[in-house]
Amino acid sequence: EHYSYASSGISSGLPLSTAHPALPAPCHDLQTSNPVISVLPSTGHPSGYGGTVDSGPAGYFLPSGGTRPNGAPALESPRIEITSYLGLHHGSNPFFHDVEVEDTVPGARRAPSTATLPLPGLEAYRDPTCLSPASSLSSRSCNSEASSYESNYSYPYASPQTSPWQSPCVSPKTTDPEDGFPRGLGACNLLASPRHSPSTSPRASVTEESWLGPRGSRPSSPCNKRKYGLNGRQPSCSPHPSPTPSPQGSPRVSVTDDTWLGNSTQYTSSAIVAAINALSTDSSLDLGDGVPVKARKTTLEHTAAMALKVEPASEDPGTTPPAATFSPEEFPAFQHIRKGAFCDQYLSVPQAPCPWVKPKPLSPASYMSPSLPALDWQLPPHSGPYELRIEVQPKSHHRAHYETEGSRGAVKASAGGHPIVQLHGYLENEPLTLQLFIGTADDRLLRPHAFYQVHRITGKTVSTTSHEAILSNTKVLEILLLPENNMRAIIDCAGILKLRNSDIELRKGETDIGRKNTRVRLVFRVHIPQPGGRTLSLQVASNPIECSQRSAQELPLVEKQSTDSYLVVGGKKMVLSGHNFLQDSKVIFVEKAPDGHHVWEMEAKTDREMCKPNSLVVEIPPFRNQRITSPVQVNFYVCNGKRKRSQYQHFTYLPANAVPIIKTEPTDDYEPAQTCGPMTQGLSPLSKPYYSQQLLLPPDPGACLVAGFTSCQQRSTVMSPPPSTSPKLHDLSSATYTKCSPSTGHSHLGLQQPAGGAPTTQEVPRSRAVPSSAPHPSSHATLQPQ
DNA sequence: GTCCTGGAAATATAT
DNA sequence: GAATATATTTCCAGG
Repeated sequence: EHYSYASSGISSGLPLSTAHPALPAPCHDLQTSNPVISVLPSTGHPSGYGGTVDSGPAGYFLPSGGTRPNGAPALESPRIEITSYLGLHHGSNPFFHDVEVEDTVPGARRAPSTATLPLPGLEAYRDPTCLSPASSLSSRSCNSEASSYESNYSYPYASPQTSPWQSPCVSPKTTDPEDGFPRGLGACNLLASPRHSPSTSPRASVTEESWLGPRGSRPSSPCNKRKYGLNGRQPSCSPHPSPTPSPQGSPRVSVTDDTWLGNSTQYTSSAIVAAINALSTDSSLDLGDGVPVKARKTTLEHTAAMALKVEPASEDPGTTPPAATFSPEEFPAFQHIRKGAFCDQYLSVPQAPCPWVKPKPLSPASYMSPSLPALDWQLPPHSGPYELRIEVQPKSHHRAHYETEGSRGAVKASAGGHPIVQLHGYLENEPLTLQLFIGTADDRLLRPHAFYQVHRITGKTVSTTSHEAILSNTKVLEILLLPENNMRAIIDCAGILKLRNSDIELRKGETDIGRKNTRVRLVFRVHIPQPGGRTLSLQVASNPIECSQRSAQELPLVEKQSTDSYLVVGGKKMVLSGHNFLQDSKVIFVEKAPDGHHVWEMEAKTDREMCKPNSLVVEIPPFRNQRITSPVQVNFYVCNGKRKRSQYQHFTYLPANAVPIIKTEPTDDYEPAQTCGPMTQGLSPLSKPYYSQQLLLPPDPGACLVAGFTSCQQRSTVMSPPPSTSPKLHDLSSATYTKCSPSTGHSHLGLQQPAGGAPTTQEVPRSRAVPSSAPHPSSHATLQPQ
């Protein structure tokens, strides 16, 4: 119900969970675990996955009729290459160049052999821990997250959507370490293979890079890292293995078919579930449409990678330690196999007393039960007496670092110092865990950002200790909120890591594109235990942060606007605060129809003399329709030239004779209006943590409508990209908007929905109107969601 | 020696 | 398909 709007936007024939990425499960109550999925038999029932979890993806992964020996449904897509590969390895040939051959033997399957394959020369493999001499430990860890984070080091707790992972039956952890070890090795070998499809993958195979000579100094893709480990620049056997698993699955090390085959008999069902979960979590239904061609061609890798998820997921949630750090030094027994992220992932979590196995002293993690909401769930910033608030917002710019770079430090606050987060209303003496992850900053529902990960910063300059964990593909930083500190934390331990677009876009199920998708938000969560064993989860997201060096230097950015609304007659001066304003900067007001088309555009007059790099004075232009009877929300942006435009800002035109008093929804949901009347509330995403607070999902499931409203609000206020230009981002269609509008009946709708919305009326007032057909960089349309 | 940073070259992708 | 414009990723140098 929370996401009812989505169904209309995608396909009436598909289940909600399939239709919308933000809907991990059909429906959920934050206070209750999802029984539907968690009760699925570990062996897995195709019908169960398809019908209960996600019929779309399920169908994709579960060919009809296909089953494995254990009764589990067969997964076909990825298997082919693996087989041959396995055979090669089985013959104790560890070198990657063999991979080139695997394609020639597509039908073979020798799964079982995988588990007992001898460990080949690990050095021959690209060591994910040796990404670059400059890579920090944390960065390196992300190198191959594909599976790493989903592996043994993942947190056991999961959202309803991941509940299947909890099934004890599918948990590899249940196996004896001795048993799991060899399997892990096999998987490692296979997984270590950077690519199994030389013919289709844009990335060079190991052979190419490692054995045929070094490539150019600037490999485009994923492959380049491997070269370090193989060309001598960096030892393949890193003495400093990544301390933390990488959250993002890197196609380069994704599990191969071999892997799958090798473990299929044991993990089939869980793998399927994991795959399904991955899809549902990731975002949109990926059946081919809307996915970049390049993403499809490596489908195999992705599918396999998802299978890998099973490993971690299968761990017993009740016994798995929350820690995500795995240090070979601390676990010498497995050091020798630490040649690739997957190795770690396939190893059974040792029973030995490892630091990361020990429960936290304060055990705030104890609240992280399987029923905790998934990271892409929209949660309210406050509920009852509690409120999670960002006291100090981060700077609008923070250049993220790549894995090949060293850390670029922690995110800072605009006024110096660092962001500060505080939980208000909590009077208990028990500390809580504050979770932090990097979320999206586009106009869709907040969700973990696929191209960025939080990066843990440590050192003498960091006062706040933190801990890394991996949750469903997302690295999460955990920080303690201590009563003695008034449940307040200085976030000086969080940096931002950029994952290569080529890596992420190739992940199966990933529908977002990385290009120009460089804005993120810091998302904070806290889980407050409630009487009766329930848990209250709150979440708040920061203002958007531009993470691209180039964008930060060139793109104009509006952080604040002195006015959020004004009468249709216009004429009032509005001061914009931000960055990269030029005297030649233009401010364009735009009204968009529900379908995203521009109904009206007008360039506002700017005061060049008053223009400063950080401020711009603009005169609000008169609205096209002077006779509106209800507020109309439009957008405006600052333009420094072709393709150098700021994000859309919200602005509301009020009826000429209107009294600027309009009922607003839960005003306490937003920060006090900074400028104008009530209308301003929640209308300026950049000046206020609007997005982070848009969806109110109080423990009481009754607030579903609010969610629907919010989503509509977002969409109605932002131009939707043409389907042809941005298939990935187009899932938020006008249809969706239309559908939700009537269902919400929210007073805000009036503000969001352009009056008349119909593009037919072209009543252009005195000022010169920019033709709707005016050249708009298609690229811009593509980036709308940003 | 490592971490941070700013800058920019090299490379990739889009127009 | 070439040329050009833009965006991304890697590398370098200095504090």
